[in-house]
Amino acid sequence: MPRADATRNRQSLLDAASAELAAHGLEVSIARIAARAGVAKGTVFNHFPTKEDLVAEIFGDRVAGLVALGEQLREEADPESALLRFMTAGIELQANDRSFCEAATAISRADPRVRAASERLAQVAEALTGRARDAGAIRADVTGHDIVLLFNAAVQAAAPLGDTVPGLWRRYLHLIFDGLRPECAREIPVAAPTTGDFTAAARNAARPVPAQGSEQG
Amino acid sequence: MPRADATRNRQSLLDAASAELAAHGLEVSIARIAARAGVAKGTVFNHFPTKEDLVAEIFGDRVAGLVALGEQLREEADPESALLRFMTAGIELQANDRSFCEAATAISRADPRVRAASERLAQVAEALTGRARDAGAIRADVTGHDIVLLFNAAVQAAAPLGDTVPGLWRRYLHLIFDGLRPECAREIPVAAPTTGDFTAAARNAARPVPAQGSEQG
DNA sequence: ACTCAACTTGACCGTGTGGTCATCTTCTCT
DNA sequence: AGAGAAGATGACCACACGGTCAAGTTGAGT
Repeated sequence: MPRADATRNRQSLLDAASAELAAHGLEVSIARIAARAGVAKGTVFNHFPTKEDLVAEIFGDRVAGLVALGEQLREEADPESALLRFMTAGIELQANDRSFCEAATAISRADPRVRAASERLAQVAEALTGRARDAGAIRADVTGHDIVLLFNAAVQAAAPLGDTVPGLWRRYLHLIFDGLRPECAREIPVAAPTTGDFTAAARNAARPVPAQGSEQG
Repeated sequence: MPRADATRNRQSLLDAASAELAAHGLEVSIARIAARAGVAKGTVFNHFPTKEDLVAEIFGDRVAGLVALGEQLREEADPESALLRFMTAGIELQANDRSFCEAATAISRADPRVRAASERLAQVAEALTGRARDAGAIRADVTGHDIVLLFNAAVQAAAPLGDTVPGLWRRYLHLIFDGLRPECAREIPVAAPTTGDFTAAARNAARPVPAQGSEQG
């Protein structure tokens, strides 16, 4: 059983880290997070062995929250609006958190908690997508993996403008969603990514500097 | 008139920086670039006052190249394929260059050369988009700014998988492009960004740490 | 109140960064 | 060939980072 101040500090740290990561992205310093939590830098490392570990904890929670929403939406009556709401939530999560996309690609792919959460996210996305597909709401050649990847698309389309136009990502979500409809589907030249691709990408992301020696040409 | 070795070194530096930025993104060190160019670190600062300046030079060139292609495509017979080729080129540029998106949002928005190039890019995008719109190839509510922003979208959708699926961005380009067609247009809840929004965003990007003091609340 | 383990602290370390500058080298002009 | 300026060089600086740890503080059980 941990001491009372220890649990309190741990929670403060998680809150502070969450806010700082959202505001400034992955590159926030541990010192900043500690300052915001009102503790010394050393305390951070008492609770989390490395910065990566702290980030993984927070990132895992975020993804888990999205998964929970997805599970709820599977019971929704209208598959199309369920999928749209799922995408909205996923994009909103990233739009309000500068660290999210970076974390998704860079760090924490190696962390088992994050890996597990990501897998569950893929599953629920696949379920929601399948339901929408069966209902004829979206085209046949779009998969759950596509949907998750398109979160990034809408967020990053709006990203260059920052907070200048607050809900701009909604514009691109709808634009992209219109492209998912069966009635305007044209042939796509590249197949959807598979689970194997994702695990391969995670393996590559795990090694810190990719292909360092093979580029001097 | 500069000395012969100076011009040679300058070119080596631009080449090296271009390659290193593409391979590793904005965070490559000056030391790495210098090493690749075969010069000492100090030489870099003889030619470019700051790292930001070096990046702006390269980034400006890239954008200018895209503008040049856009100008050519304005003469193209088919407005739809012209727009698609423009988007393909813009996305490919980013897909092959890790620094591109970062540079677009972060640094160099303050640099006058980059600002000028971006403005010309917006203009040619608007022209190509207008032509496609008039030809009925794309929906009426999509602007040139949308098109440029959607470059990011396709690139970033494919980004999490890295090089695992080489041409994956083509998949999302086509998916997004299908959403631009008039026949599947639904109402979009947010208006297109205006030029004013862009300049405001550039102003915000100019200050290095945004709103440092207003968040401790 | 006393004790002691659990916890916090902040000085400290190694490393890497962008940038500077006195010194030396090398190109170019006569 | 000689001179002088233009340019290359790498040791150096200040700083920021993630992470460590001996010493000090504090919560909890008695």
